[in-house]
Amino acid sequence: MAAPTATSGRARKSTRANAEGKQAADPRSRVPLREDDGRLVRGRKSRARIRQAALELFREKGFDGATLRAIASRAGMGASSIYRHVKSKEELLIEELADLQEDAWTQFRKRDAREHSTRQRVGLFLDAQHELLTRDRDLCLIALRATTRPEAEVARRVLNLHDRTIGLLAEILQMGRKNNDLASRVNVLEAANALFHITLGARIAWSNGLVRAEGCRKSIEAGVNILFEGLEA
Amino acid sequence: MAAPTATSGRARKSTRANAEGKQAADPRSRVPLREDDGRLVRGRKSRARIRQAALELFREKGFDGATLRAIASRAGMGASSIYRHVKSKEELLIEELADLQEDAWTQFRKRDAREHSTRQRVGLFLDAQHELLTRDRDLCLIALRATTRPEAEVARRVLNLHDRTIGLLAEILQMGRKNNDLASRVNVLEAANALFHITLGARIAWSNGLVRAEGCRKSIEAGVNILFEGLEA
DNA sequence: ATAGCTATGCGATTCTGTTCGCCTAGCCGA
DNA sequence: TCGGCTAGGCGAACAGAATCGCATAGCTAT
Repeated sequence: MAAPTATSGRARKSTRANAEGKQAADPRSRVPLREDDGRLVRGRKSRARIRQAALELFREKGFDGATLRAIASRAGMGASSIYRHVKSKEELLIEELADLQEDAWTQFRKRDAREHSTRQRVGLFLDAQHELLTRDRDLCLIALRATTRPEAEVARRVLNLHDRTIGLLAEILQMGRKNNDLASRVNVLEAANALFHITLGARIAWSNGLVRAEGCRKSIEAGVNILFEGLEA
Repeated sequence: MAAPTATSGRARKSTRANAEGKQAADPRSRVPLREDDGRLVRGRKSRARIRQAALELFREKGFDGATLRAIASRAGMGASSIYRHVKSKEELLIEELADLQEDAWTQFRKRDAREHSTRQRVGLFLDAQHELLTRDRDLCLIALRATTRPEAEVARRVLNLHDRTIGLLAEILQMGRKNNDLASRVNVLEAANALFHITLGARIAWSNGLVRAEGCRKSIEAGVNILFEGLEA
């Protein structure tokens, strides 16, 4: 095994119940617990406080500078309790990423219009995403970092978000292809992949301080243009 | 400050020497120490042992599974001593990346030939790089992770290696442009950027186990083709 | 030989994410 | 009212990377 940090054995303890025990507790043994159960309500409130505290501290000290103990204490609880709600510190930040993705999509739809060319539409979407993502350096950084832990669930989570964005891009491209805006030979999914990774790469440079937000945007724009027009003479 | 892990104040202790002290110790106070100085020789040997031990253990247990103490003990020294030679655990792996980059470049030159088209040449280089990089999942993973620590020197190191690869790609493209193999409108640097990031993105998917090495190669190939041919009708 | 400098090495310590075992409160069915 | 279950919480403990302060060895110039 090359990744020992993976989730090792846990969550067992009474699996032999159906072997000879009282009821074959497999189906419906998981009574779902009413939505307004006091425990769940409390839990949701805690989660909100944690999220708030984490967000504040990340902004104040940066992700690596914000201690879990500090977050917990600001949220009014012990550090270990946070793990009842979250599997890792990274998840505290990654939760935001999904929201942001949604925002980007709605922003895009707001600006979109029928008469736009496919290239314009792609540009609009990427601009919207760019504006939102470049607000939070840590978010980009930690999302990337999460993908370097294949055993962790958070990695899959981020990659799913990537896939979602790629899917949306592919949708735009697909529509363009239907309108003969795009060459019919192109594989929209691969093209969307390429587009997305161009933006991802540009954002790595940005989040490392090599370029400013505007430079990042320009780089994305240039990449998109090249992709649409092609390199060949 | 948002990145407290950065190198904080150190390396002072006697700066006021030139204020009133003996000699103005600024120039040449740094006598470079002969290359065959016993200390340096010993250091180089230690470094070699560390590197060897680290490499072995990374392969045996994976990067996260290999303890610094284990590495140190296999190298025959205390854990803290490693930090005399390296600034972080990540650096132990990143050192390999530079070598690998060189290898990719020489591999490419071996396969290259004058009659190849620019697209073929790009493909050859990326194939060479792909073959080498997909041998070591951890290397790709940790290189990526390193770029999520902008304050650390290792981040800059990796980004420089990226830039170097991008530069090589740009060279190939530039040559292609001279031969009218490429449209004269293209900005070769931006194009090289896009190419590189397409490969980087594909490798993220691979190192997370979403695709096999061959799928990664195919994805890169597809991306390159799209980039050369363009999306537009 | 001696003073002084540098590179290397070491054990103890710090810091921090994460896990563990135990405890409490809320809910349900009998 | 009671037994049993679950969600949430806690402090102690663990693990592993990184730091600190001190010690030693190799070299040079005097």
